[in-house]
Amino acid sequence: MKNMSDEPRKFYITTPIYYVNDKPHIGSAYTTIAADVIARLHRQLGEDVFFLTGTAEHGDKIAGSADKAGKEVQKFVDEMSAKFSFAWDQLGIAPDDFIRTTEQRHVDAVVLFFKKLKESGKIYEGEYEGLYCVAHEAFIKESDLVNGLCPDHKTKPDKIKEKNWFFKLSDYQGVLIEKIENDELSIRPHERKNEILSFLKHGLEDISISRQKAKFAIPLPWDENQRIYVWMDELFNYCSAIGYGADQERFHKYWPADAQLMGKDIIKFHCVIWPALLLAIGEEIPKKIVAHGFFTVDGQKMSKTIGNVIDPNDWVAKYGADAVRYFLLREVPFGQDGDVSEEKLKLRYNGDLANGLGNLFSRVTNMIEKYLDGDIGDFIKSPKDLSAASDAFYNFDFSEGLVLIWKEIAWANQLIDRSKPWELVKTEPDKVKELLLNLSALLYDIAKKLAPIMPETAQRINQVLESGEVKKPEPLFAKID
RNA sequence: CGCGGGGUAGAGAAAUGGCAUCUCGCAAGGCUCAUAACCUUGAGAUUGUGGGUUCGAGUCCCACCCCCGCAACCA
Repeated sequence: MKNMSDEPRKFYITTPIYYVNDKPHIGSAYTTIAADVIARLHRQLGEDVFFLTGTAEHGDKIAGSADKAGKEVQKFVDEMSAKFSFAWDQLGIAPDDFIRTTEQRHVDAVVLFFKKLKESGKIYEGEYEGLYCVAHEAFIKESDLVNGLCPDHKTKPDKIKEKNWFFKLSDYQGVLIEKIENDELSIRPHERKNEILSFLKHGLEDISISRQKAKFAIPLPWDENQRIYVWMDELFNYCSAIGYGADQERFHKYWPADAQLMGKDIIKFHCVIWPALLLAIGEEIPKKIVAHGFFTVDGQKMSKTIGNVIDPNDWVAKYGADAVRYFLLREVPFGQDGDVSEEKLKLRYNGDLANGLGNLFSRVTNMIEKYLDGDIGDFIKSPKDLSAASDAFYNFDFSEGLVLIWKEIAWANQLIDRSKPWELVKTEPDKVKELLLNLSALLYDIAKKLAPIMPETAQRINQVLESGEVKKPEPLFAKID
């Protein structure tokens, strides 16, 4: 019954590429975990999934940081990028590719992208005028000035004019509004769609896409005095990674992206500038942009100056990857802002994971070992239908799906207490067997539904239940004080 | 009048205009298969403020107060 139309559906999902000026923190981990979960879910559904993440490595800030660290730029970005892939690996995140903007394959694709842009007639040479703070080595906004001086350096900025290349973003207002309104470009959650639409309706200004003063960036192919503005370079990673220009067959197999995940701070770049650039070079626009909220830590904004930035590696080392994945997706409804802390992680870990899922698994496997000699035979149908949980995950409603699964864990605990198998085993062992077979089937189903979020835990549950001779294992989650 | 989101027990969340629900925490009781785990019951909310519509408002309308993002060359 196989024919061409039976080929699995492709599913291309991306995270932003992270700026290597900083170490991975809990926010970038959140985006990447969510993308990994969606990728695993779609793989479970038999789709041909491509999951991309990576690092953004160009920019003066990077060059400056490398300088400060006394390192050669390329060596510096190599080290920083490795920190990201290490952190993701520790979190059980398994991308299909990890793109770095300093890789030749990316640089080549960006150069081609800019040549196409130039051919499109949508770019022109213009002048950018602004206030330049020499100490900052950057333009600063007039609204940031205090008494006409740079607030950080107390110096008067120079008013300078710089020749730049501009992109006619303003040409795309109408078409973008149309495509977003009819969900050809779907923006989630709904509030973000409204935000972008109202932004678009206020009108668009052209944007400069090159820089004269930039040091560590890709040179503009037709003007050696200018370098490509890093945002333009970075956005194109989504195309360069899947072979734009180098392997067109592969590129067209995966493009357009089915879902692009990110924090709410960068949706304007992705919902406005990015699709406009793609339209200019005649490529399709992404199907869906999904924005999530921001974390506060103990009610405070996460910041380096406050010193409350959470390194995901610390949490993983103490609680394990699955617990961190569970916590972040369970604690805050996806899309909204939320507060996290180790205190809250510990509550979820001990309450939901150790006392909830872990303890249920212990009591069930222990009774199977004791009362059934470890024999559960073939799996029967689960007494509960958990498809609503998978549906919720599919729609990025991670916390809701997890709530549904944990409702069934509570139901199972109640059922055991009401049935009193420890008494029943003396009089009606058949009923105990029926009870335990049902509970095994439920746990097996829970493991399956949970696998995208907690792959390691799901595997541990499966190993025990599929072993043929069930024995009570080590706790899934040892309590932590 | 810049744009958007939000304000519901101590904390966090949920509620097609129809008995305000759930989780954590707190209090009391029960159980012994289980990780001092699990189960039952209880206390705890004039749903930010003031008005309006309605038989009936957390929900719809108006005004106000407060919190959080964004405001494009900062990733």
